[in-house]
Amino acid sequence: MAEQSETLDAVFQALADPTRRAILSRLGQGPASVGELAAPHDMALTSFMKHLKILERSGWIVSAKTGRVRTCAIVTDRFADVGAWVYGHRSLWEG
Amino acid sequence: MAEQSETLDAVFQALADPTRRAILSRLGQGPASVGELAAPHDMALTSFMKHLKILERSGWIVSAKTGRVRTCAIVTDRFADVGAWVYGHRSLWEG
DNA sequence: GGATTGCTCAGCCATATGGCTTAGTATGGT
DNA sequence: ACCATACTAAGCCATATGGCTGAGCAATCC
Repeated sequence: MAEQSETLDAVFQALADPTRRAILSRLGQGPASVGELAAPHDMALTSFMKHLKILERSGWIVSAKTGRVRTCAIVTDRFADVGAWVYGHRSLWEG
Repeated sequence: MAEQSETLDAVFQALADPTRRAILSRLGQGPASVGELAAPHDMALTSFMKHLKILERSGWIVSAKTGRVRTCAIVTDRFADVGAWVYGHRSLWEG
């Protein structure tokens, strides 16, 4: 945690799209290639790639290329960032 | 909770800006007028109002006008929405 | 009544987002 | 060698975002 405002902007921005939240849910079950991730989404691959770039830029995922396949994996730290922000306002929804 | 994708988009989108997160933190301490909320932010009032509109549209705040003063208050349900999303992926950051 | 306060409305501007297409590169299979 | 696969790169388009200015309007104060 201990994230700066700028980073938190990107972390939340990344979550503000259903495609990207779906990608994260999928990656929660384990790493996957770009093609595997894209398959369920009715969208041009280049459009889909932009979402992956946003997720990677914001630190939600990491990826590495092996041969011609790029494999993506989720970075769980970001959940802690979001959780920390919510927890920081716990007095509002507890008492 | 039990939010739809479209709503969740707006909930997260609203958090993707430091001004808006600051507003929510301030409102966490109790209701405030538009002027009180705007004071700490070095920004034209009309620009600031757009942030309030986004927060209201996304369900993070409610507001009502009495005389010429509009008073804003936070809606704590939204914290539950965010918390529910994070909690839905708890297996990733617990084990 | 007139001035001040506290918003509110309309619209301009630069940049970002989220989709698309078309074309290109590099790897792996036969 | 050739072809298919899996991305990748470049750029177009419509709309949204986040800032601004200038003008207005209703409520309160003196």
